[in-house]
Amino acid sequence: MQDSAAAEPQPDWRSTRQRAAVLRVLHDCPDFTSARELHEALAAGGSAVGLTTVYRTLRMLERTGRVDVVRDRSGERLYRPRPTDGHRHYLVCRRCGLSRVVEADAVERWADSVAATTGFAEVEHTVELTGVCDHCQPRPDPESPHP
Amino acid sequence: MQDSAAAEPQPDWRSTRQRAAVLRVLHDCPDFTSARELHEALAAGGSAVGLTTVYRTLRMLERTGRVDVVRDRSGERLYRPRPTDGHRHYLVCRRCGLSRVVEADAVERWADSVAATTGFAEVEHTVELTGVCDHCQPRPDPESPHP
DNA sequence: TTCGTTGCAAAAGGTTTGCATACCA
DNA sequence: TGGTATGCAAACCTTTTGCAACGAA
Repeated sequence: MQDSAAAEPQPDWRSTRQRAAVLRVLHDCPDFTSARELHEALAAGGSAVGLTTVYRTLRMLERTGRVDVVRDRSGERLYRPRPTDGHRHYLVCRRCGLSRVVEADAVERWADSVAATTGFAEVEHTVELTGVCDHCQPRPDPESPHP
Repeated sequence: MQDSAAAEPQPDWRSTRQRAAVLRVLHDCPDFTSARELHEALAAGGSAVGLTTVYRTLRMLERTGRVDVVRDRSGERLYRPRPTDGHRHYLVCRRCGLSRVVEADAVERWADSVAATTGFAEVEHTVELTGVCDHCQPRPDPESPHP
């Protein structure tokens, strides 16, 4: 999770078919999704958008604080619409990608105290939790992992 | 910081000039260093090692828990010899790369409690702090940032 | 009409792999 | 000698950029 700038009003933000489509698909994905997956979902849904535009839109959403971003283990960026203002921390299933917001006040306080005691300025933090959700945990009866 | 597996004995680990050179240069770098930088340092030091071998050696060190790894903002992997067993968390200067280990018991406890209350198994955490160290902070007299 | 937006192709940049050669044990 | 390790070149992948055409306001 990047502890990044808050949303600021766009001086000039044109509404286009492509941006609307990216936002729609993004909000249809409950969990963290990559640019490539969004691009494929757009194509599959009939509202094709160039991959470049997907990236540019996501970057703009990131800058304005309207999506949260994590990196998966391979380094790929994954996006999820931000539920409210202020940054969140997530616990993400390594198998199926299911994500849930976790309470992280303790981490915020810890980060603040580190910032206050080290002489470093503009301290930002990244906290990511991964695990295996109970749907994906191995069972006596080995069903396929849920999609 | 990856909360990854501990070191395990290598069944078969040949000692070569290249691996020794990578280890030596890695331990000469006090702070997080990229594969490319290590490769350049090796070449500059006269003990040239292929970039592929640098990557392979670092990956092996990562697997066996002998280096800590962070990702910089561009996603590049940076390596640093692990000071002791168990994983560490670092505060890294965004300007000069200076890193220092920070105490993170509070984060460990928080991660444990999240793991215990969510139904997720094998919970791992990544915590990275970045900031601007006091050497690199803007001053009345604008000297060049120290190298 | 204007100027931001789009999208293709290509570049960039880090990391991995195929494969023939070199070398440790 | 046998099986790893090396290293070059090329592949891979995600992300960014150049640039001409497009379209919202």
